[in-house]
Amino acid sequence: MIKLTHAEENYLKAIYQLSEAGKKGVSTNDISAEMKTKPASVSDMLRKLGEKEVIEYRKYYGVHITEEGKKFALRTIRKQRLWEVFLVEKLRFAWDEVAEVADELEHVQSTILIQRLDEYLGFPKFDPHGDPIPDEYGDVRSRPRLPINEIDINGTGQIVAVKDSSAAFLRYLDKVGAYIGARIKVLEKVEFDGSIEILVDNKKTIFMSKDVAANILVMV
Amino acid sequence: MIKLTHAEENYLKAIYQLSEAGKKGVSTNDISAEMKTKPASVSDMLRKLGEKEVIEYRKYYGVHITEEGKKFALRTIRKQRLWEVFLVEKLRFAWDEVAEVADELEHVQSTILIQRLDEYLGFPKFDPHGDPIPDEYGDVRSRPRLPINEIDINGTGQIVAVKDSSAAFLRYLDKVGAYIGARIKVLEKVEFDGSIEILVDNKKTIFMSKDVAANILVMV
DNA sequence: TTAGTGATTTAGGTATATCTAAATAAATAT
DNA sequence: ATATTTATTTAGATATACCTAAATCACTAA
Repeated sequence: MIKLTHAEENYLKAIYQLSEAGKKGVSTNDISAEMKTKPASVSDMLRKLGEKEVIEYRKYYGVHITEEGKKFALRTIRKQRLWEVFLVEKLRFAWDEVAEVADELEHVQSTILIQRLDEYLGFPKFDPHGDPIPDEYGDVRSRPRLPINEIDINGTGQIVAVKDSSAAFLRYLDKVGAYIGARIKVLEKVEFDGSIEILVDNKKTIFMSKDVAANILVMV
Repeated sequence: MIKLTHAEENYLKAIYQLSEAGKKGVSTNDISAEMKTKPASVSDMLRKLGEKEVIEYRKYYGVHITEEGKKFALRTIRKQRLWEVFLVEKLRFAWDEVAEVADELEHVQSTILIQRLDEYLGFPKFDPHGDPIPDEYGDVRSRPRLPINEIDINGTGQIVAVKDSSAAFLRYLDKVGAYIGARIKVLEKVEFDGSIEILVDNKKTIFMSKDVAANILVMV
């Protein structure tokens, strides 16, 4: 049976997520940026992951994740997201505070721990950022969703995720009163600059730039 | 500020616990047995811990933990025991299944995580094995407790801890119906071999050898 | 009081995960 | 078509945490 170290798990998760985002091969530099390590370290790691056959690695031509690799990556993502739900729902963490801690918790090795945690949390299907939690078999059920700026005037929906989940952006959202789960209605779209006015939970109106709107995903 | 690696934390915890048990210097061999590593590896680690001044290390003469070292050890023990409470009370782990998982969880670095976990669990003072949980400042309030074989006939009490917390022993206790929290009464003590008959929760009588009785601690 | 035994340390090796600096391959621009 | 730039890899270094084998220290028993 293949075993991965913590570092290998982290690299593989990053490769999987970069693949999903771009739907093609992932470059050494991309991974280096994502992992905040030097490209030289990435080359080293790619060689190791290639030997373990969780990625397909052709020198100088980037990597593709294998089916086996996807399983490992999805298992790590499942753990990460379940811990994020735990931190937010049970320990009252703010949704922009969970990433660092969840990144440590996700490496705890215990299948039964994750099963029990899942059960304890009521088998959640989405994490606090609205991202889907893969099930035990790696199946992911994603929701159809649109960025706010693509919703028609008077269209309604529920905020389910954000594209940019940087701490700064999440704090901004909290500040203006937008949060995962909020029900929104698009009131007005300004032709000139694409900025948008929305109604949150039928009581508060928020005005946001097109850039912000494009980063907030809504289930319609 | 001093920082310890996971391995250093584990060694320091072991050294602290061996010190408390024996109230004197701890030998390389003792640590090697406790940590299941070779004496040569222990020597290596003692040099490092000595340099970080969490232990006082004189070659060939064993080690003593420093005040600074105690703080670190107690912090690790606090985390370990809080996670054990979580695993047993919230995730329905059996009390003999928690050690391995808690040993991984205890190394997650986040002060706020432990504060929140403590609060979420209702500030427990004892772990599932009845061992006291140090508070944020490293203070430990232990309960007065006696092994069953030192209780007089007709004496009563509540099981609060076990000395030998090996998985095999814990399973044995579960099997005969003894558990942490059980109220007991000593019914009879056989002179010949020191074996003892006790009444558990006013409904079930258990017969146990002197050796078993000596391993079960009762708050009187 | 010294030889032997057991405990402990040192020396040197493996594996992981990072780095910097140098070398080299691929992509781009003139 | 070649020179330049950028991306990537290799080589060699550091730090952690283990190991085995050999050397050395401390204690004890005759």
